[in-house]
Amino acid sequence: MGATKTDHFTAKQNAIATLIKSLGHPARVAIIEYLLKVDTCICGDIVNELPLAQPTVSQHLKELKNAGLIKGNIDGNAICYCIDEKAIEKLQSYFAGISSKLAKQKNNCC
Amino acid sequence: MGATKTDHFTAKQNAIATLIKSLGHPARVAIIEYLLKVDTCICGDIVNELPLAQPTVSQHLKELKNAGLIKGNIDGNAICYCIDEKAIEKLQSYFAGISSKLAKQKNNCC
DNA sequence: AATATTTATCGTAATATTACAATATAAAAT
DNA sequence: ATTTTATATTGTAATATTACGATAAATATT
Repeated sequence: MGATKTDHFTAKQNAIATLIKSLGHPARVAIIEYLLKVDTCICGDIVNELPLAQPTVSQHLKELKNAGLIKGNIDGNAICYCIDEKAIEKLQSYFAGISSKLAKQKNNCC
Repeated sequence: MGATKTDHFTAKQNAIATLIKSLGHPARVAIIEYLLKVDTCICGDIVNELPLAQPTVSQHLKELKNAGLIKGNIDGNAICYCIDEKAIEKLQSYFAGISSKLAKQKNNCC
C-alpha cells in the first residue's frame, strides 16, 4: 500500500490535511518564513537562500503553489513569489477553532 | 535520496515542520476532530470510528503521540486519549504570527 | 485457568517523498 | 545571434509513509 485512503474521509478532512501537509517539511517552512521576512514579494532569490539544490527548491515551490500557499507571477526572467493570505487564514482559523473548542471542554480525564 | 535534510534547517523550523506534518494526513485530522467532537477523553473507541484497520489506526495514534498532539493514559484494558492543548496552541500561535506579519506587509507585487 | 477484549508490534507490499544531476525552456544581456 | 541568468522538467536513487495480516502482550471477564 502506501497510498492514503482519501476516499474514506470527508472532503474537508482531505482538503485541510493536504494544506497542512504542504507545510510539513522544514524546507517549505523556511520558504514561507523567508517570504515573510523579506516583507515583500521575492523575484529570483529563493534558491540562493536555501541549502538545497535548485531542482529541489523548484520542487518544493511547486508543492507550495499546488497547495495554494504561495502565488507565483512571472516577472521577466524571474518569478515573483509571495504568500497567499487566504491559505494562511484557513490554517489559522482551523487551529483557532480547535483551540476554542478545546477551551470549552470539560476535561474529564488526562 | 528521500531523507529530509533536517541538519540544514534551524531547530525551530524542524520542530514546527514535524508538528505540522503529524496533522498532514486525513486519518490524523479525523482522529483529532473526533477527540474534539466527543468533548471528552476517549477510552477505546477510536478504532471503530475510523475506516482503517486496527494496526493502521494504532500507527497513526502513535505518530500523533510522538508529535505531542495527543496524550494517552492507560485505563485498565483500554487507553484513554485526548488532545494536548499545548501542541494546538503552538500551531495556532505559529499561524497567527504568520497572519499578523502578513497583515503588516506592504504587498508590493502579486 | 481459559477466553475475550483492547492495543501494540512485526513484517512487508505498495506507493509517495525527497534530493539532485542532467537537461530543457525562456527571457535578458551582451 | 550568442551567451548568460533564472526556473522548470525529466529521470532516478534513496528513503519514508501508508496500510494491513499475523501475532504478541496485557488486562478483563467468565
